[in-house]
Amino acid sequence: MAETKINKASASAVLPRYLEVAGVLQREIESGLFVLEQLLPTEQALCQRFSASRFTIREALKRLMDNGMVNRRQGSGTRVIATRPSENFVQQLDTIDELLQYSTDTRLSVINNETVTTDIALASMLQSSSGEDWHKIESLRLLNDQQKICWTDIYVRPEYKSVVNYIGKDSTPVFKLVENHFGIISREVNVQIQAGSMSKQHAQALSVEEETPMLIVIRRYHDENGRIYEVSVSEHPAERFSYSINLTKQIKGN
Amino acid sequence: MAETKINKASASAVLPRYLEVAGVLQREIESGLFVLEQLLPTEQALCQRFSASRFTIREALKRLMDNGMVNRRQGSGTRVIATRPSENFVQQLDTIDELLQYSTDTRLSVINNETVTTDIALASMLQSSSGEDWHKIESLRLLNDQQKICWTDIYVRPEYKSVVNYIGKDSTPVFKLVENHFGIISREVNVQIQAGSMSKQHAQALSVEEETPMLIVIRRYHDENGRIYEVSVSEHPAERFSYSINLTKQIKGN
DNA sequence: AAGTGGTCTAGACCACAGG
DNA sequence: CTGTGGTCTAGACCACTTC
Repeated sequence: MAETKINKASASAVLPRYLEVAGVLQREIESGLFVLEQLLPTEQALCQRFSASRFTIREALKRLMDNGMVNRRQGSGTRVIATRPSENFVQQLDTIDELLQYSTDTRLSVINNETVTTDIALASMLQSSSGEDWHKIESLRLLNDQQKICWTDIYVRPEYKSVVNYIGKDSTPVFKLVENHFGIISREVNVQIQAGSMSKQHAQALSVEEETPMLIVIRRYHDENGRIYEVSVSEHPAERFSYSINLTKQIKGN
Repeated sequence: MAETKINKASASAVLPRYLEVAGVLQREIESGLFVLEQLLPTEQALCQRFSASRFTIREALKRLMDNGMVNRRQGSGTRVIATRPSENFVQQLDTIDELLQYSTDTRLSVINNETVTTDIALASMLQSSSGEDWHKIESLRLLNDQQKICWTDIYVRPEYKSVVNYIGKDSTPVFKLVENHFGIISREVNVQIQAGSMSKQHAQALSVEEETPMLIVIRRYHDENGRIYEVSVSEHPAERFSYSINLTKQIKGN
């Protein structure tokens, strides 16, 4: 207790003690002093080794957890599960618009909607069984109520078919409308992107040439139970749209 | 201090005290009792209000930080920055293969490589100035050394041109080779996806018809300073490839 | 039963922001 | 200068795992 803070003496940055401890432990794991699957010393032991309180040691171990090198279990101990800090790339979507990649001044305009029964092809697209009923909503996405962005087919489970009444009032995405009106909570969205060439009907609706290359974006929305409750299929003329993703290396560790 | 744990008395789940406190505060913010930009009571005050120690209060406030409702600054206080917990979607890439979306049994086969000077079009693609030198590596991606997956043009800054000697030895991605051999650390990758139709030369190399629709994936790799050190442009015949992204709702809050 | 990590208290000193 | 949050100590009881 004679030295609560040695910061004045320490070389460069005045690092908190728990970060120092975390750094030491991390380097020891990286250098192979502790191997995979091995238990780290107990908090108790580390307290003694570093002459630190449990609080400090636990803060340090929390860092090792955060960067994926150890896991901790009450009763059993702290186990090494990776010999290097994990450096994952992550895509952060801060707003819903980033998921849809359309600006807020675009809206959907419904062209047609009807309940359909899935055949094998559609069932595969919806990742469900054939013979099921889904409500299909055909629509155009418009920028400033005029410029045609893309053709979108939206499939929702028939119990949610009345969402169609809320589409186009504002720029709220359809999956959000389903969430809000039916109490669904979406847990996961799968986005699949492929290329193709446009059918005559859709090409006409978008005022482009038939067979023009297009980008197809399929979004599958899963609820809390993992069940798909909505699938949207958007077809974009190649020259009008590109999909972009920003991946940042996970900020982890100390 | 008469009641260290009231768990036996509490109704349902035996929630830790800090989660209870976090819940109360969160509901108070959501209900408008604390408004945006307002300072929350100090830790000191919350300790008294909840008859809890600073540790407990701080753990609670940490939860509110984690779900993006408050920020905290030494000296100034705890400020409300959102009236609802943020529910972001995130894409987690656990392995590099998920970034490239090719299985590990594919490899690059270099067709040609030369140093080129950027014109305006290429400069725009590389997001750099025209007149710069970049090293261009033309290649095919092969599955099991035979089946042609896609055509890939890779541009690296000329000082890294010798990476070409390491390509194809194993399935290590080129950007990783640059990282390893030149000490680069990539901080960010931007992925841009668009559709197009294939040039005669590339169509021949991939044994598909000219003008066939294709998916173009452009990946821009940024180093620690944000500088782009590599750009790859992959062209996939439409029927052979689709790009898929899995977004999961961020697990936040209590 | 013994030992682990999870929660919690009541203190303390410090760096920083603000008037 | 005062008060904020950031770091840290030395205790304590508990839930859980393991033997």
